[in-house]
Amino acid sequence: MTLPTQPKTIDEVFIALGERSVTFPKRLKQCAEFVAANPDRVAVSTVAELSEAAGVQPSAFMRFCQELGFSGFSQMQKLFRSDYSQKWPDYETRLAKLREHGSESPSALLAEFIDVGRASMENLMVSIDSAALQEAVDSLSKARMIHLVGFRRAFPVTSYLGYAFEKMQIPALLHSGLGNIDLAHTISDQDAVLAVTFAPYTQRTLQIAEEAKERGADLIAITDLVTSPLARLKPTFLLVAERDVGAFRALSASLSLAITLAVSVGTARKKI
Amino acid sequence: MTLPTQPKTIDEVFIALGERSVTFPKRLKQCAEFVAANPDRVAVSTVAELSEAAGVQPSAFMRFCQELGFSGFSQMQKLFRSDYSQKWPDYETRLAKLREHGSESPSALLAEFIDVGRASMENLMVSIDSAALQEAVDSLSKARMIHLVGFRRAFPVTSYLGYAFEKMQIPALLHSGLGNIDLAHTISDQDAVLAVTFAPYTQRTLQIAEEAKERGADLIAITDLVTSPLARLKPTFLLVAERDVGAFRALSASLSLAITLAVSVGTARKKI
DNA sequence: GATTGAGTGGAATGTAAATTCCATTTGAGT
DNA sequence: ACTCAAATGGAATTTACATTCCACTCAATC
Repeated sequence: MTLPTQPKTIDEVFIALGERSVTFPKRLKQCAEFVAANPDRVAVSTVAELSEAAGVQPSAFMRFCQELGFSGFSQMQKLFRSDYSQKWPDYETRLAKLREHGSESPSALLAEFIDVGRASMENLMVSIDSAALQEAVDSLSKARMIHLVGFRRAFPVTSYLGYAFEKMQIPALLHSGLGNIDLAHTISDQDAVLAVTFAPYTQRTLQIAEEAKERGADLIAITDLVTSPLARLKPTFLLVAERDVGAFRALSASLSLAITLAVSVGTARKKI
Repeated sequence: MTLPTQPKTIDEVFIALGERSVTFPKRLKQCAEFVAANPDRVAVSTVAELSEAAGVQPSAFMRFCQELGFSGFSQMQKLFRSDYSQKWPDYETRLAKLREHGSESPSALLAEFIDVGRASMENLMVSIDSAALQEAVDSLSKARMIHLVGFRRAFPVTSYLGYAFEKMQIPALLHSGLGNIDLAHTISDQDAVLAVTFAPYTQRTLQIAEEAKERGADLIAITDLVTSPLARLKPTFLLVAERDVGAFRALSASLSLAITLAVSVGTARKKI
């Protein structure tokens, strides 16, 4: 028998499967085929479940794992699980490690932010609630005035929306808090309020959102967690889970969502 | 205590989280926020791992699961695992499908922006001039005051930088053009000016950049083309080629670059 | 047709994890 | 400042799982 060295990546597993499965006896071949066809299930199932689904005994599955060079199923599952979490690596610790090793050149950091941004956008793509998005577009399209509310880290989002709406000649008011003048009293029941806030949530945004609800305006919320205080107000709810790098986030996903809203509203308005 | 009925879908879990987490005590709230932020991890981790990542004791995490109506962690994980397998038919294919079906719906447009954003970021990653980036960080680190200049579509970038520098207690001045008061006269030769502008270039940004040069301040430019008028001023030159969707761009790459600058300057300053 | 050894299934075992329980701490109300 | 209830942390217990072992089967070889 060849002495199988333990695979370090999923790809290595698949290569090994391709090469060796021809020489496997019947049951092991069954295992190989099943794993090849359902790699995702390996991460979340037990030996019992997998072996049953593959039509073999648990012990056969064990032998299969060992045949591939793993000490057992658990070790193999660990690999499949870590591959999954590569989609969402733990950036906090990764960044901490970068700091330790002192190799924190600006370009390395840029790579980090780009990576996080990409992951956030991919996640947004699969997790976005199309119905809610459409609802938001509808609300904003029929509103007499669009109020844009978002401070601190959310301000780039609202300010970009302010620019986009201005460019398309859509009436929108950017609440900036300038001069400590609160514009919440200008919200009417024919308006729509787009509130953007991320943890730690800005008090002022929440206040304005509440007032918007009281005044009977449509409320659309862009926020980062289902536990966001904005959720209590039952708004049209758009969730953007954006990962932090250290204390900051790239905002890529939030801005993509924002500009999508703006352009959609722009085209919707032209049709009317 | 209310007797919470056991959630049957992930969405129900999130709804419950949104409604109830406000009334949760500290530790349970931590759990709620962690799960809300990392739903994916729940499927592939143990109680011990999750509770550690959330910063609570395993037993607290158990109470959290029960509070949501599950008999324990295992039951909750089962739900997350079944959802996980459904999520796999995935980003690439979904994106492709959305694009085929014509860019009518908002989600199709979102796919478009995300794709463009990703391309821009990847492009930035390979095209970035590390030396120039390092030079920019050095300039900004030793500056007495950082002037942030960028209007219209570039304003989200500068305003985010303003936020980041404020948070890190680094002296930075956001030129907003507010009240038509020009702050260019406050630029001294010990300062650094970070000018951001994209075609069609804002006149005002160019003016301020020129004045900065005259006054002997360091000039760092973030712009989109080598033919940018800013290039004539021989600044530290950071190029971000961002692709448009229609008349708009997602700004993902520019913001990633900006936040990288901010964090790098933050760490560099701490070292001094 | 007997002999041997790889391949197999299922029961037995050990272990790592979830779960429960209880002593201690915290915080709100008097 | 004192009381009491709620929340918390950690140790004890139990469960559920991976893993191992061994008796049995079947096919190949002589």
